[in-house]
Amino acid sequence: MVVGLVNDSEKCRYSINMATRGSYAKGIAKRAEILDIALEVFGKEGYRGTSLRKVAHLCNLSLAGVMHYFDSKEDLLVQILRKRDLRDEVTGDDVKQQDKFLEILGRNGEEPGLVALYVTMAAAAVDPEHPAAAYFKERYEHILEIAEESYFQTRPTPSDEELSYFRIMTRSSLAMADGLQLQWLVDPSVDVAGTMAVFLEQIRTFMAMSAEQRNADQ
Amino acid sequence: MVVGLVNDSEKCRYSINMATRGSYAKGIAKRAEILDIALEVFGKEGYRGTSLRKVAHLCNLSLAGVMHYFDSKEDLLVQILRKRDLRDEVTGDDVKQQDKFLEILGRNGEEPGLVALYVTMAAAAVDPEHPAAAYFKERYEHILEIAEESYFQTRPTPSDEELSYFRIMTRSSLAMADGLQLQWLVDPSVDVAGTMAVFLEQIRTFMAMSAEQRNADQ
DNA sequence: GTCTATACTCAGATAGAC
DNA sequence: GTCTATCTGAGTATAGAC
Repeated sequence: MVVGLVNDSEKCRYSINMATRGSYAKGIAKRAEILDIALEVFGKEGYRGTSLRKVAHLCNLSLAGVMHYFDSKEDLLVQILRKRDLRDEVTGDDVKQQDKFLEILGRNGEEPGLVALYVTMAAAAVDPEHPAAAYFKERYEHILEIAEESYFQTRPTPSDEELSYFRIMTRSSLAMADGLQLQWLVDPSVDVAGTMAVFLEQIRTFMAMSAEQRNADQ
Repeated sequence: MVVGLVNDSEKCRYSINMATRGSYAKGIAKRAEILDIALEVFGKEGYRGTSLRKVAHLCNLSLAGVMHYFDSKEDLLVQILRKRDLRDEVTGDDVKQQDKFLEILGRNGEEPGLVALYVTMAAAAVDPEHPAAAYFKERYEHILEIAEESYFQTRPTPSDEELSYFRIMTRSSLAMADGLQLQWLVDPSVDVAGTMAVFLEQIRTFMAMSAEQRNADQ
């Protein structure tokens, strides 16, 4: 109708309070059911082709029924990712973590929709107000922390240089995994786990090598 | 109005013909202007907060006026990325390419919206029908090709193993660059170019090393 | 070829009844 | 806790003026 109004998009786009719903047993169960179904349908059809109304219908709920449990669509999407992380928790020592890591990467190959959702949410997280921003911040911090703990288990007293190098390599590994999956989305022939394994092997060689070099220098 | 219809989302979502518009000088100029303005506003505010109507208004055009030049919003978004690639074309030999590469990564640090757009389109490209799918396919192929050409300039007769290793490392480099930028979107303190430089240095060392090893084995 | 006006459909959000 | 009804704004499609 009116054409002039252009600059009113600065509204409160994302709610602040979060998930105080589901306090009763039934609500908790329904909430979990919605997440499960949403995870499946978004994973299969991608989040762009899927409306909340569709998800609601699959849950035998109305749109408002779904919205009762989540602050917004974006919030729901992020909760899906959180649920996946809970499923894919990485634990154990150095070597076991790497194996688990590669195993997860392999499994991701069966869920392109989820990977696409992950990537999309990462892009959305540029906006610090977006619920994905907090999620990714926590996620990266958590992973870096877990990795460092396992590192200290096998090398209790690393030099500053060694520790710094390890941190850079952890970040690099994460980055490469994300990037390879991004390429894989476009071209499914890209071997995510395989390429990743080459890199991890290279890191091991390099860390051993620099240790030798240090010994040789003495 | 009607509630029942849920499964009619399988319509023709993306047009097929492309950009036969702009045949006249004026049209060509306007098309370029739209892209420039869209690049700026999407780059600054991100594509999620920006509607085509807003872009149109900034171009002193109606929404339909913009749509005259592009098949869809998604098409426009991809054209923005194509335009950026034209600006950032990588040329020259081995070393110069790496410098240029790092330089571009540095410049991307000033355009988070564009990086976010890139990542979002990558996610959208899971759908082979989406205009971004063709874009990324071409982009990756082109970059891999350029890199390989420069590799042959300095090493005209590599062994199969060397060439294969080089290809994997090129892909890995691309992946890491994408992944680091993804992390940087979430946490701007991540040093994309710096971390990337460490990896590139590591590759150089590794390639030199394996050459020595081969010589030692003989 | 360039562009406007208008109408259409669908999305997510919200208010209030039950 | 869930629904119906309604709102706003998005992208899209078409007819036709210049």
